[in-house]
Amino acid sequence: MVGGGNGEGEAAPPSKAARSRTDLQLRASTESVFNCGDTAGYSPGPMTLFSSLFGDGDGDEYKSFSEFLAGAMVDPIPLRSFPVSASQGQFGMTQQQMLAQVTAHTNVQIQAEHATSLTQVPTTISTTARQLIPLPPSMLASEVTESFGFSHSQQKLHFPSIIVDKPNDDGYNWRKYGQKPVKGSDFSRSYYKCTHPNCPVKKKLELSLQGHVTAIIYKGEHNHQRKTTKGTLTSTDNSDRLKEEMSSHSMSQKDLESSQAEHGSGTSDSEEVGYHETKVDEKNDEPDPKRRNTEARLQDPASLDLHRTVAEPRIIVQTTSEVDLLDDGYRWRKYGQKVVKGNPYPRSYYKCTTPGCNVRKHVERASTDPKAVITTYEGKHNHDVPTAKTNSHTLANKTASQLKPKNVTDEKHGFSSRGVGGNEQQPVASLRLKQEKIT
DNA sequence: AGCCTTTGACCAGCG
DNA sequence: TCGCTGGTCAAAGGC
Repeated sequence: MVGGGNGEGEAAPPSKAARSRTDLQLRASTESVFNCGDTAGYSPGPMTLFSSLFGDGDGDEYKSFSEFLAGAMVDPIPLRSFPVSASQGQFGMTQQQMLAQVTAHTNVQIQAEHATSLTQVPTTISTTARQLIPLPPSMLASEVTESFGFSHSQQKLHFPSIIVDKPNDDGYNWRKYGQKPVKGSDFSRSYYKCTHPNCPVKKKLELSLQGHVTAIIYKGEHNHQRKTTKGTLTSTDNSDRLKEEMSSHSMSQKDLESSQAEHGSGTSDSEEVGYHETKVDEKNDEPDPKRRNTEARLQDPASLDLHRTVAEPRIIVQTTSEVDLLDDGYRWRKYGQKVVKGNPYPRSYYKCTTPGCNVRKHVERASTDPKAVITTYEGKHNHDVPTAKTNSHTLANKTASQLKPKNVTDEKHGFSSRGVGGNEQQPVASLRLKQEKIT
């Protein structure tokens, strides 16, 4: 049992039995990815990349990584993005920021499309994309597939994507109050409440056993503003602008309404606040009929206040020495370590020691090569590099040297991923756009 | 000390 | 009534 935490929504590691299934599932997923018929221009996902670098398909590598994502990452959500081809654009607002705003403005529905106008991202600055696929409430995974004209296996590849750096850090504090396995799937669902007094908002987080976030469901409306230390927007700030901006990249409301009508939209007969959700189930094209019924029952177009999104893991892979990684200019406090089956080397977890900064770093050594280190940065430093330790010159050199091998790797696989270290933990495009939306 | 996660138990809705 | 399922509670323990 892993207790404690920062209240930002931690996910429990999967059970052993579950992890076994994860191995199979992940392998199948990887294979399907490569076997996808329409893969022109396709870039392998992080899992694929990871396996190609550190494993021969043996389940232990996957298992290790599943744990890495699902449990040990403490806050797994921020790591979940999916590298899509570099020609796909990204939005600069985090998924959670949008979610929060969408939550506050319940009838806003967003369908992010390929944003070719936003693709001017320096390739040296790694970028990742994340899926944000809010769709009509009754639109099931199979329907999504039909409507968008691609097979299920292609959804990850061609769905509109959007950057999310830390979806679970949406500016609110959450307390986990439950977790249950999702019947009929290998997913687990965690239940969170907003810790703000008298705030009724809840959210559900569905995780696959790989640690993928398959759905984030918000329910209710915050009756308070975001915490200011992390949040850059309040739940009601810039909402119109958001809608306006998103509309240019999104399915129109008319289209959505049309889709709703086409797929049916029930009226809530429950006192429970209605919600609007979209999900692309990675495994089941046909949701549980009972569940479908339940969800339909809760849909109330007049009070849509819940959103469901899909995301995929973001993984930063690089090969360097752990010493270099630890000495990236920031001060880190080690807060955890875990030994994973199949890997003789423990993985370590670090937090930035600067007060108010929630950046975390996770370092794992490859079982095959102790000098090969997988480092995952989570979040963005809200402060400068501590000057007492590292000057900008050395940091720049370090950053550049760390980026280089990773970019080579990324280019090899046809995509660019995020930079690591320093303040480059968020894509430049993301930061710029976010700033535009904030100001 | 306070807040958090974990997790088994419990409850309600539904067929 | 029974079984299944989703959602929630609350004790225990960690940080």
